[in-house]
Amino acid sequence: MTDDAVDTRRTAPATLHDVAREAGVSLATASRSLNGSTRKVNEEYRQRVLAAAAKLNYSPNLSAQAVARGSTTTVALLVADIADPYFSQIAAGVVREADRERLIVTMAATDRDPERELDLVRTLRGQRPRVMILAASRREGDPNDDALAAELRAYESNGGRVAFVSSADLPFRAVRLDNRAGADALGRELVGLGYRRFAVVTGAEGIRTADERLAGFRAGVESGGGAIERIVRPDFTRDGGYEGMTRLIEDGLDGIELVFAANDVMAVGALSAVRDAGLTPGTDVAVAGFDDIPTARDVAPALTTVRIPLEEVGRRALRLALGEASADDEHPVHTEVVLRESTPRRG
Amino acid sequence: MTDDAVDTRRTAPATLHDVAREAGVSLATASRSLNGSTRKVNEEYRQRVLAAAAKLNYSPNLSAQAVARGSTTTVALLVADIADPYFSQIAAGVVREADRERLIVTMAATDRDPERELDLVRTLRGQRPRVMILAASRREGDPNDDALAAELRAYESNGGRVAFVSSADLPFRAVRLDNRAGADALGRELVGLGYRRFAVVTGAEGIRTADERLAGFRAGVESGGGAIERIVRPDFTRDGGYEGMTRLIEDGLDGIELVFAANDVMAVGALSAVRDAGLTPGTDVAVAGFDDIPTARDVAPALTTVRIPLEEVGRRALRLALGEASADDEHPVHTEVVLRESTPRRG
DNA sequence: AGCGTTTGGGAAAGCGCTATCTCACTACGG
DNA sequence: CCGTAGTGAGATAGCGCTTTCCCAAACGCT
Repeated sequence: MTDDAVDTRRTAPATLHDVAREAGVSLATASRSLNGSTRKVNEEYRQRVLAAAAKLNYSPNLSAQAVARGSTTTVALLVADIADPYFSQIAAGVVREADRERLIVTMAATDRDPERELDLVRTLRGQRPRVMILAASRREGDPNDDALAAELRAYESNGGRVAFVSSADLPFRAVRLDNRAGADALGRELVGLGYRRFAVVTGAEGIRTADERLAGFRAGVESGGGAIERIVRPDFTRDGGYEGMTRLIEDGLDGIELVFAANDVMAVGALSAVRDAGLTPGTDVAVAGFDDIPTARDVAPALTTVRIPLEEVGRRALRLALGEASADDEHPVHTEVVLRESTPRRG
Repeated sequence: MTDDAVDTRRTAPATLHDVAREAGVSLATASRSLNGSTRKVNEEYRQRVLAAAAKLNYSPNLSAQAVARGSTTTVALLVADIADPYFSQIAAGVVREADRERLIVTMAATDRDPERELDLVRTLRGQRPRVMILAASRREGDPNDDALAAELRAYESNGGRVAFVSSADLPFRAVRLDNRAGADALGRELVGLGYRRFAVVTGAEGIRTADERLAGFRAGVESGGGAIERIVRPDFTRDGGYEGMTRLIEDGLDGIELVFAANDVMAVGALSAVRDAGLTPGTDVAVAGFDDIPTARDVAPALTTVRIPLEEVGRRALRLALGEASADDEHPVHTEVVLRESTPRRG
């Protein structure tokens, strides 16, 4: 009794065994009463067990259940950066859908480092999650890809299911975002508004999402007689967007009418850069983004962008991974151009 | 052999037993080689085990380890809404710090429903997490509080550790955000800029965070001869902010010079409402917020607010829960007024 | 009455690990 | 040359559950 804390004695949590004893039934009966077993159990016994469980504040040990059952109720989610609204909305969707299915979500962030991604997949595999959702952004021809694919294949052959959120990439299930078509449509609309001379602020070459959006945008604007005159490739973040736009302005805009940032987070940074350079976004230079994060409508001028239903994407990723995708879920996610004040019609 | 898939036979994951057999050593030796056991193991054996593990693509079953060891490497995190930048930044901090400690984070969202919060705590307790971090916002005098406290106390007496992110509330460890002092300081600064007549857009009465910020703000402005003339209480969200500000404008601003929104997400909505009403934020009516979410500096006019280092808050919450808090960590989190263009000096 | 069938509780064999205990073996001092 | 520590590998007893398997009791038939 060296423990002098008042009532904080470290007591072990009640086990099923305790409950069974308290209820005066066997371990088997207690187990059958508390989980949905196929076997019937006498209603009176069942009530006794339930009462005992409540009395002892019993909470089944999920790890023990997992070991005994050989399966878990866990979903593993990998994102690049939780604080980024793009990922946090996807995560919110995953969590919500998981909750509906009474699954528990474990989350990790790669910080955009492919090696960490591989590491995390390895670690998370130890949890034996029912499914793994990889939403972290992927790079073209990453040297880790083979190892990652091998790891995931091993995971799947053990009964796990993986789903990517991305464009076509590794040979796994994926919620496809039609970046190319979305950016193409945006390009066309902007040309329709009278813009012809464009610059693009995008991420490092090789980031698939960025590349596809650039390619789509180029196709879109060129189809209408527009042209991309300059491309800068800073970080794929808010500060990257700011920096990229600043670079464009410092080097002289030279008649560039509109800057397309490959995602909204960058576009928002770009908007601030325009303002900080003493120019008026929308008037002196138009700006467009991609994703339609919530902030897009609250910046001024409100940001023209391509809408992706991000939370729905997260939900769909989970359904897909669980194998509960409906026919609709198989199609690429619908994207939609949203024109706002950052790209006014050009006189 | 009804399975016609090429190589997708569902093989069970390699177990430690398999590894031991492959390496030609005992189970015990395999276990000792693969985890940092205190016991020494012959280097040659160790290498054999490592090789076998690699060959079999062995990944230790964390659930089994948890059962055998009687402890997990899991952190449970509860937030109100993952998509909200306030929470997603805190979550990012928790995840980052957890990663440093090689812990795994499981996350759930309460959607601001106290009953769900209680439910989730119960569910998560089944995981036997090392620590639980509750960052979901709390309400004054919630009828579920007793049950929640009981649940958490039970969890702690089983050796778990809980940490709240919030103001003083239930009797548990907490990372304190000094909402009152921050809002007070903001109020003073604004009075210093020449503002006297204020309105506040805040959440429903009883939300602790909202209440404290209101009280602090009132004290601050009144200390300088200012006054809060109106208070509206919509939802504690972006749309709530928009709606609240709209209501204020529709009812007639009546000389109100500045609207303080109890958090940035609301403030940003309020800003949009001002604009949509045909007024110019900053000029026609000033707006200030609280939190300093990343968006605050990118809206136009940039938002005056009170900075909370949210990611640091998340990190600190984890350290605190783990009992590794340094002396610094015990103090309330430092907040800091950030004046921006949404509250220009009043001539 | 006699005999299959259900029905449903309990004993016990695992699930994949860890950690304690056992014990053969080596090294060394007397 | 024996006795005594030390060393370190292997056997094994759990950890908290689930799920066979076994079996007594109750039931329905002929």
